[in-house]
Amino acid sequence: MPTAPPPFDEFDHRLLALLQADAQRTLTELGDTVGLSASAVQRRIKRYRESGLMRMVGVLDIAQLANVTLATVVVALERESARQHAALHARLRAAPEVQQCYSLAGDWDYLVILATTGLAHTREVVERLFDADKNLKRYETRLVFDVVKRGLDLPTRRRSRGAKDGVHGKK
Amino acid sequence: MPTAPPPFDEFDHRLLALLQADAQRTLTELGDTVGLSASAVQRRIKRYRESGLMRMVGVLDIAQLANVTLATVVVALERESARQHAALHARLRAAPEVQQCYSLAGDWDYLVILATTGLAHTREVVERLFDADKNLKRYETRLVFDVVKRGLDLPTRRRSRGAKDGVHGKK
DNA sequence: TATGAAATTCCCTAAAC
DNA sequence: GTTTAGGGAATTTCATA
Repeated sequence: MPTAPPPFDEFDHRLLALLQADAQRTLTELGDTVGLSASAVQRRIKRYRESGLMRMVGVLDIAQLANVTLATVVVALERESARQHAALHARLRAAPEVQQCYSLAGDWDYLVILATTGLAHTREVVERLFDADKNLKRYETRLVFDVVKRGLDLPTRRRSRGAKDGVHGKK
Repeated sequence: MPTAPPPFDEFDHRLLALLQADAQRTLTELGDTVGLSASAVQRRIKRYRESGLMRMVGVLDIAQLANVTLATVVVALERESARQHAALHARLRAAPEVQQCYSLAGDWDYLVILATTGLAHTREVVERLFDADKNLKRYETRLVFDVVKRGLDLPTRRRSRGAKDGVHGKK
């Protein structure tokens, strides 16, 4: 049984925000920014990593990578059996071209984002992953023209009511 | 004028793949894996970072973050003027809840992925970003039930023809 | 020009407080 | 949580192919 979920304090929120934006900074820099010693920062980050909460990855600038093609695919399954979903999940997770996959509420069951080395590659992958699947009712592919924003940042705070702009009148 | 685009060699491909998967490894580990000295690896990574090709970020495990809500929004603009697009881009980039945004080919102009602290927050953000925009023709919001796969990995190779499974008969 | 090995510096890490 | 001390990794230097 996993240990109880540790609540975040203000230091955690600020550190996690900083690290999501840039994991390159030194412990001293981070500590100076949030008002903590490097050791304290180190201990916290160690906890994040060992608990599996955070991992560090390299993110490439897609603008510097010619011949990279992004595409989105929305998918609807024929039958909603758990087995069919699990099989699809495994297939998508195993495919390196599948960058992201989300199950959705509503008329479409999944949104899939593909990252390939070109249009022909995209076509290959779509046919292999989706066209060949007999349990797929329908899918629609849309090519990505441009990337306006790209990241995986998540909010760590629980819920600040009235968090809209300009509501918090402090400082 | 920027310098000429540097082509990747086999070492670069393997290093970039490793770093996209896990940027935590030491230079020695990376070097042992790809068959290079720690110095050589360090120099390459330094180049990746200084050229802006790669940055390191922390990625949080969404499963450990209760009260995080993901949603997708597809958007169609009323008029296709460059000014309208630029304005929308700026607004989306500035919004912390907008995790990703792609411009699309086809009937929808944009796909937006939102990461908020709850349903109410999602609604707030959608209304602020999309409902208030008079140049928006139409948008559709879909909530994310589950995350099947999540990453930003990009392929670095140019194009290997016949890259389908089992075609390459070497080794 | 890019490499590997050695030398140096700096940062991360784990004490002790 | 901070300060301190130590080991280890990142970075630079240098000789080399």
